[in-house]
Amino acid sequence: MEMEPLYRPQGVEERWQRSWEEEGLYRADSEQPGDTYVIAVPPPNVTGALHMGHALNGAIQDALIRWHRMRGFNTLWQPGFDHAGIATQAVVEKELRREGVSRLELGREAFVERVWEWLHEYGGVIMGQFRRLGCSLDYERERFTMDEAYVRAVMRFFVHLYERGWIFRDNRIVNWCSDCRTSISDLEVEHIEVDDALTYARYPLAEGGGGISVATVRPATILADVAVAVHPGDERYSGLVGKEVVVPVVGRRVPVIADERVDPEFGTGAVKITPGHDPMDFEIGRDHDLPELTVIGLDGRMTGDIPDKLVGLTEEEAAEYVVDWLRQEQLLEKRESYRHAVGHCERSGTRIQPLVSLQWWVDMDSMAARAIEALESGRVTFHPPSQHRVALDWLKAIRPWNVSRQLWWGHQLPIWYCADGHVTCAETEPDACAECGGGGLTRDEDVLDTWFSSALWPFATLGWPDDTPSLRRYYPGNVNSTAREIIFLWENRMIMAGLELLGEIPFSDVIIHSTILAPDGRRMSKSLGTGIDPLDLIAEHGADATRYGLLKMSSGHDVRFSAQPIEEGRRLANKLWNVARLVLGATEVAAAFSAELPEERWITARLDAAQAQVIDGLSSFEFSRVADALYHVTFDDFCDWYAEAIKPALYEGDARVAGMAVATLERLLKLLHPVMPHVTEEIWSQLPARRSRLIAAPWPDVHGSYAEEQPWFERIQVAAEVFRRAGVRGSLDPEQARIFDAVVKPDRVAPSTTVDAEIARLEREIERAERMLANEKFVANAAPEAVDAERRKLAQYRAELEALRD
RNA sequence: GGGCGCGUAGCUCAGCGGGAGAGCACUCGCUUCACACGCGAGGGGUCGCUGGUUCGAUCCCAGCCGCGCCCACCA
Repeated sequence: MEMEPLYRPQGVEERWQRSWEEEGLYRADSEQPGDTYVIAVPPPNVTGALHMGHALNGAIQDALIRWHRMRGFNTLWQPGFDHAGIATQAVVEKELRREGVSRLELGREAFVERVWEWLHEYGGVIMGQFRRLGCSLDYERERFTMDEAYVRAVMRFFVHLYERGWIFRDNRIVNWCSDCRTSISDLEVEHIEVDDALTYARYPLAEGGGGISVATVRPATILADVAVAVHPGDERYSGLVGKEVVVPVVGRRVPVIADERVDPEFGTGAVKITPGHDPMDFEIGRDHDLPELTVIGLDGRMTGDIPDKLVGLTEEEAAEYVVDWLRQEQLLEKRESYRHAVGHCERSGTRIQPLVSLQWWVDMDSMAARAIEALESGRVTFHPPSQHRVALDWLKAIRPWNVSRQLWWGHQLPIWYCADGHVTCAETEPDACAECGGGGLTRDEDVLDTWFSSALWPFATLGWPDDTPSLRRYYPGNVNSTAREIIFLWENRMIMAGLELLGEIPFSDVIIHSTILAPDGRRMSKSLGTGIDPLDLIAEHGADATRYGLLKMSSGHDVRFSAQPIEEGRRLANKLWNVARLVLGATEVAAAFSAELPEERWITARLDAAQAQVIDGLSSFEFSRVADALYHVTFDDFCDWYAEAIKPALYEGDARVAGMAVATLERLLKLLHPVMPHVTEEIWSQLPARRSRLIAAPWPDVHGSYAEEQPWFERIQVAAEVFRRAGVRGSLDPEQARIFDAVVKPDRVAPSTTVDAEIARLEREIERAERMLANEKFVANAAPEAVDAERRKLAQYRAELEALRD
């Protein structure tokens, strides 16, 4: 194949992606030997498309997977999708709306059918995009959280929890999204600063006179008030506790109670208690046995035991009515503007309505306790380590999980009711009520929170609850890599579910990767128009360059996106391509190598050093270090010095040098492959007598013997410079010709500006070491090892200087 | 309100107790037979501010200023 001077990744990459997959090189075989290395991909939403976070995470995971595959591990990278309850339902509902149909008109069964149709047509495109990035997932093992087998796992999990007694049904306060028409979890609530009015209203004493003032941002909820609370130590109100006040508009007599949770500093120090519409009030209400009234319905409209003329109004309209009423009755004390954070549905952006509703819950205490123990005993390591405590703190403050959702798309709860209202929980539809034996069972309409099924991902994809060869072989896995906002939603729940159902944490390391922000520092988001499509980057620069650039950018914290590292990756691919042209262009290649030339010993030592850095970086998940080491070993060591040094020998047709150059290039390709798989495989395929694939080639051993031979570096530098200039003698300007004539020596080792620079460096080092050792306080106070180290360095520098000056 | 992180060259970032670095950008020189997506040489930084610890601080500690993220039931 002709090697053009300009490397064009387009076409080459797709070709290798097809080959690798068709040749079965991505496939994980549980029958094969070897230590296992397993990563389950965070399942993307089935409706989703590749965004920057996916691309970065794909680059990270694939680098780890390819590295381990080359090291001989039995490697599984598990692909698949999440059904993403709310998100998917919203997508299909939107499409229906365009057709002028509502989901209610269509009915549940037809709607779910419609979702499946949509998925068959448009779903899952992201897996093709992972392929385009070069991700070596075992695509034959693709799983979906709505697969029949996966649904069984979800049902088993629910029933398991039910039998443990941890599942319960209760009227409790939930985050209600009136737009999505479902409860959502705390983790799907986004707090946004909002300008509200704080309304101060006076509640008269039932016995007449005075009363007590409270502040509220939601006057409409006054209609659901069941008490007024003050702090027990608040002397202003000590005489009022136990008395009754009258709730405005509805005229209900409610008690004044004392509770520690009231902040005497805020507002008037007295707070109206509305258990039906406020989370804190709900808890206070439960502790004081107060009724839980709701006046705002699931549709966001006023309802319940309120004046008829208010029924059906929006909350805002009702608030206006209440404020007017207060004003007329002279119970309105003041209104002031008030800025505070209010929960919004992160999907629809709608303001959350906290309200009491009948839902299914999981008591998480026991599972959390096991997870806490596991985390505290260090059975899972977070990268960066600071996230360990974040995960732990959340587990320690865990609350019951509202798992029921009022949606149609998802795993319907395995709960059936008989005519008498008894509950039967079973994995499959029961014939009769477990309690009374009655028939005519109806199934609960709700579906499970999407994350309930996600919690099972690492093992349900391997066949659990069945005892499969894959499950036995590949569980527990090794690494899980995700974005930071997923720690609670997913990581912690996988840890809890894995411990509960299989007794082991699904992975030993959790990578929380950087968030890549837009160049201006804002979040990348479609709605803000700040998103950058990784597929565009791949189309322009190639998957290798994109992978390299993303890894180079990533670090322990968030980073701003910049195209520069990706362009750097593109140059690296091109450079590699061209140095391969040089090496492979040599006429003949010898089969055996005996004596090694100094430059070969030198490049071997440099590759050893680079390999150590790459291993170190991959092992510690510091991918920007890996990219950095690869860039410098390729450009600085391999191309600028080694290739330049051997050029004359290559031109002369020295087969021995050419053979060694090929061997050295092979090793470089192996180091680069986990990050830049395509260009390295393409070059590999053109090496002499190469039939196997680089993707399946063994990672090289470190040579190790030449690591201490750094002085050769100087000889190489000199030689390279001489050769380089020798080749262009004719085109040098007079000044360069003067330098050229000065440096060319028959033995190819001569003083040069490069050696001068090295001498200057050593002189500086010697001066610094001498200064420190002359510092009496340093010698007296510093650690003895440090002083010794300085002495040794000084001696070494002096010896090197001596050698150079020969 | 709680927690975490970041402010180092024009830009994006690495370094984290004894010489201030990389890539890009910039300047100068090269139509060099692997590569102009190249090669060589070079300019550019009081390492956010103020104190403290130390023989020595970009690096450790405290405070301040600026920026960001996560979590959060003060109405």
